[in-house]
Amino acid sequence: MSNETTTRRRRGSEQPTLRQVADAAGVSPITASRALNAPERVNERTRARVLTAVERLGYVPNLLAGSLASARSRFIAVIVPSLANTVFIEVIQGLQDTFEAQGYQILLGNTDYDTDREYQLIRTFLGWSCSALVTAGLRHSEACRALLANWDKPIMEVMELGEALDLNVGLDHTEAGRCMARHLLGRGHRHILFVGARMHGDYRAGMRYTGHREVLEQAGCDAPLLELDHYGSLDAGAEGLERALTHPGGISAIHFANDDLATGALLHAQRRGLSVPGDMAIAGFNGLPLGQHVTPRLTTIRSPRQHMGQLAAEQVIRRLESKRVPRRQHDVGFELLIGEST
Amino acid sequence: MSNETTTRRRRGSEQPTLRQVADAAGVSPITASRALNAPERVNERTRARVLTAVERLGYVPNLLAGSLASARSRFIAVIVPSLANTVFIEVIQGLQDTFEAQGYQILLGNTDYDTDREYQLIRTFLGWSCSALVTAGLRHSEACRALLANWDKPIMEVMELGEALDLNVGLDHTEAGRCMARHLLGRGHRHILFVGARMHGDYRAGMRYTGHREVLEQAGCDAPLLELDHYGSLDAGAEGLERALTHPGGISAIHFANDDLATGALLHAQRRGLSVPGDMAIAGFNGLPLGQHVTPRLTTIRSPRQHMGQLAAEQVIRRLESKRVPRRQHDVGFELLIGEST
DNA sequence: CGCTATCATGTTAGCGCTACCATCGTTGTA
DNA sequence: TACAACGATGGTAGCGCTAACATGATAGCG
Repeated sequence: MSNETTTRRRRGSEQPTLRQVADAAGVSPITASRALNAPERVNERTRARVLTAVERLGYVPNLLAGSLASARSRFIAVIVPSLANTVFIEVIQGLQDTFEAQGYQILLGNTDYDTDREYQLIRTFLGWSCSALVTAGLRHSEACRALLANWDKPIMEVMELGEALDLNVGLDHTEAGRCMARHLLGRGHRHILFVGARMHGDYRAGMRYTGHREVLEQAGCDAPLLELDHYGSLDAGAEGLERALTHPGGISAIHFANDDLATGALLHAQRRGLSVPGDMAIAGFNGLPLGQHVTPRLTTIRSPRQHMGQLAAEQVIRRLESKRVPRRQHDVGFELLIGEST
Repeated sequence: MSNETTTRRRRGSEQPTLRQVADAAGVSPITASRALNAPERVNERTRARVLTAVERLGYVPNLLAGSLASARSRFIAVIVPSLANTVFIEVIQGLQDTFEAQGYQILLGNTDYDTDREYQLIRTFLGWSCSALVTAGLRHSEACRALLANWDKPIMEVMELGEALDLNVGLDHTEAGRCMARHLLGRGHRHILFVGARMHGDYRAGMRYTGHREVLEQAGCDAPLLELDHYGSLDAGAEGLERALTHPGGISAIHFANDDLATGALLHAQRRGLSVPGDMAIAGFNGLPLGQHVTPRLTTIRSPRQHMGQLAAEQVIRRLESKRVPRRQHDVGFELLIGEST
């Protein structure tokens, strides 16, 4: 005797639903729902029955349905320009640790330094009813800003400080550039080359250069800039060193846009038998472990990347929990690490 | 004159819905849906009207609702044990590039080398009606296997080859261990130390050690193992070198479990004024760029990580598109890179 | 000209869950 | 003893979308 109804059959997995759990536990679906999502709102004994039924049936909640019904998912959209750069990975780690501990799931998007791609990603992510958005950087396309203007969930911009859409956690890259330039001047250098790679994408390197130039010009020095187009950073650093050696006017120190470039140069100097800082002083940015393991140790600026992710996540969570957290900026600062390379 | 109905009001965002788009375009919701998701099933003119309405209203599809209704999301669950290790990042990049190009969204989970955590993540991900699951590695808890046994979507296990649940793309780590051991024997070494770090989590290093030991024992040599517990890999490598220098019986070569350790040792040898390979030969695994920039260049084994991710994604996509792709293994192989460090 | 094939569109009924309101005891308080 | 307050549970109605089936118009054929 079949119990097939004559109603239209619908796709639908074989997975047990909350209704079946509820039936098995002898309660209504809504009580079963509460037993799982708001334990304090049901009697302890009832809850135990529901949990037993869940276990026995191997029930897995359909989060799509739950999110649709409640109009909020526990997704956090995280958008970074690249995964190839350790810096973003560390920020993501900080975000992930903190968000996952609170039951949020990260939706990771990668723009490849393309603001149109960012717009597309954000559109998709809005479609998933994300609870919040975290993006690396303050630069967005107009379309993107328009899209976000009508969005009422928290937006967190990390990495640099500035005119933010909502929440903002980062550090002052211009000041970091000034800081290193001052250090190099203090070491007696007057002919300092700034070397970056693909700075159109990595515009924060451009901000550091701005600070660098400002300080050098105030001191009456030139601030030549060399921009490379390499993909492998270590190779680019090596090339940067070569080009500096033949730079018209002579160069005594290189301020690299990051530690990868700087380390590439340092290792290349070793191969070539050049003395650092005797023949050429070398400085970087980021404070990666690698730079502290080479000889001489790299002078660099350490940014608290993982901490930046954590702090950003904490701020977002606070905002999600208690409606009104003031729009605020958090400067996580940086630290000059003086090695023997300058 | 208000047009508020007296029906119960429900939460619900202010976002326009497909129904409003359909009204604006003068069609039924299903036609609007088709215009967006199956353009070929709708008259070109009608479609243009719908797209105009979408544009004008700033409509963003609610993907939760769509996925719930169709019982399939375009999510791909990707589970890795750690983000701190470049190796996984590169695999993720390969996956992401390929999947995103096909309109899939990656849900990234990080187990921290904990199989219980993996189980929890997979449970959650199943709740999102993922289209497929990609996990790093073949080792899972029993609970996890039980959960996946009743799951009818593609499962892809990457990194190593072996007894897989479904699809499998990776390389033979035991053979890689043998390969390096043979190389070191060929260089005349008879006292070779294998150095790994936290190998309980990084069990693939254990597989390489197994191959390494097999070859050495066949050659009548001991195969001592040193396992370190450091977090910073470069530091651990330095310590590995120190410990090898005082190892009872004498050691002439170190086979490190990865390039980070090996490079740490190499840089430490430089600082300490030791000759490599004269005082100690050093070998690694992974083929990271870093190892090729130090002097002497590191002997290592290069694994095609990004390619592994791409290939895995392609296989999954094929399976998703045309129901029956045979359960198959793909060996992506590896390549011995001989530097001057051995 | 009647018949089927094809295309474009519409109607209906959910997908599985939770918000909202209602109900029914059981207490505590005046 | 009456009444508010509260705690536990349930009924109903959607969340916004799409699968499945239905319909009507047009084309193609002998």
